[in-house]
Amino acid sequence: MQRVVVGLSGGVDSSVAAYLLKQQGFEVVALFMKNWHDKTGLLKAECPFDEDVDFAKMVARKLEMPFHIVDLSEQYRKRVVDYMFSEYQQGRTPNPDVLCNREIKFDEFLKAALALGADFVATGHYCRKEVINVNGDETYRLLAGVDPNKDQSYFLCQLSQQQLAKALFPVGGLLKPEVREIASLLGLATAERKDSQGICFVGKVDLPVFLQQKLAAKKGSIIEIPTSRYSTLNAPAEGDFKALSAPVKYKPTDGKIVGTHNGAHFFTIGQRKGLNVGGTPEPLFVIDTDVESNVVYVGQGQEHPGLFRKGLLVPTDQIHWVRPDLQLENGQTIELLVRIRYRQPLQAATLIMKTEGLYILFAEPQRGITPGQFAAWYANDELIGSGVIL
RNA sequence: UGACCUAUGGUGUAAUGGCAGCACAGCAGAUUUUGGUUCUGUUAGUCUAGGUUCGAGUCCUGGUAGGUCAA
Repeated sequence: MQRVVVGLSGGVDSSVAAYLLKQQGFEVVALFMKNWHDKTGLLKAECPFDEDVDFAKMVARKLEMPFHIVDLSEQYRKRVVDYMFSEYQQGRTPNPDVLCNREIKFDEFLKAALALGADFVATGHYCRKEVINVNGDETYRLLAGVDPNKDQSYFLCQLSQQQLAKALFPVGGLLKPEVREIASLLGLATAERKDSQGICFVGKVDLPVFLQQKLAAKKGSIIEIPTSRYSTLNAPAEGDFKALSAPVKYKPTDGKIVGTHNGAHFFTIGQRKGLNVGGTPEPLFVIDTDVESNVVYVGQGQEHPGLFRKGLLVPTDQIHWVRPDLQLENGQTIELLVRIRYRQPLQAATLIMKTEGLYILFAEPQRGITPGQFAAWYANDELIGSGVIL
């Protein structure tokens, strides 16, 4: 009998995942990972961590499976939280949960599971895995979850073939309401628990407060860039994919000061709330931040041209292929589907591979292309690769 | 110094002498396993002292503050 270690989180998805694995005839071991203790910046005062363990324990008992706890706080801090601070410090906007999957759940946790004699690890992610044969090699496909509303393949966009080989996603073929129904039919304590939100393991935090543990607040200018700055004259030509993919750089003289902020690294492109600047007919959105000069650039209105870009670049060393066998060679071009944030509908795009990196040119201009975030490219519902946006 | 103009939530603005409204910001909730977005709800105001009037944000007088022009 094959042994599966399931990451029981105390939520409904992993609970049902554990149950389904048992149904499929696996020997299932529950392993709860404790990755965070700190409550700094936490929005809800109640301590969610202890509660999660309790729910996980209850589920393990109900499903009659051995229950273990592993503490990966140290690793989580080093490999996820430190990365977060470092990215924000450099003015980028990281995605800690993508890192959490690559570095913790499918690395540190996977190791812990293997130490327990696991053949596979399973999670409650809404995505699917498929095995195909490519030139005699077993090759794993990472597919979107069947529930279009919950598909979480994006968060797994940095997984490798080696990691995928050991992974199982039992709920990927189900809809969320079906998962809840199974849980409730089984009488699992987690059936009605609210879906988790915020940074995985950390929770919903007030980000500026959280970041101020490491990043100092310092006052700077908020500068509004008028629409008139964007003339059709200096717009890049349609075929100039390099220019279309380059971030626009603003200077303080391009606009006028409309307010002050507490640190440019606390803001991200596309952000509306928190600027504390009112009195404009339409809302202001962040269109760029400069942590060097500590300036936040904003534009007025949903349709401000500074909010939209036609393309982006993933530098060569940041390109990851979930399917290395489909890797593009220098000079190659392909039409695929791309998303630049969780739950974004897939966007038609052209991928162009060059020595400096992978250019992604969208059919439609994209709102809020943000350095530090991950772009993930798909062929239909299969995630092919991903990388950090420059 | 003289003349003129203006003063309404935190900000920008509405209101024939008749229930002070809108937008933005803020706050709260919903949505969301990143940041962000979006949706819903909500707090908060007539510069000051008098006067006219049944009734004043609105009309009159003084004060205060700001602005424009003149010198």
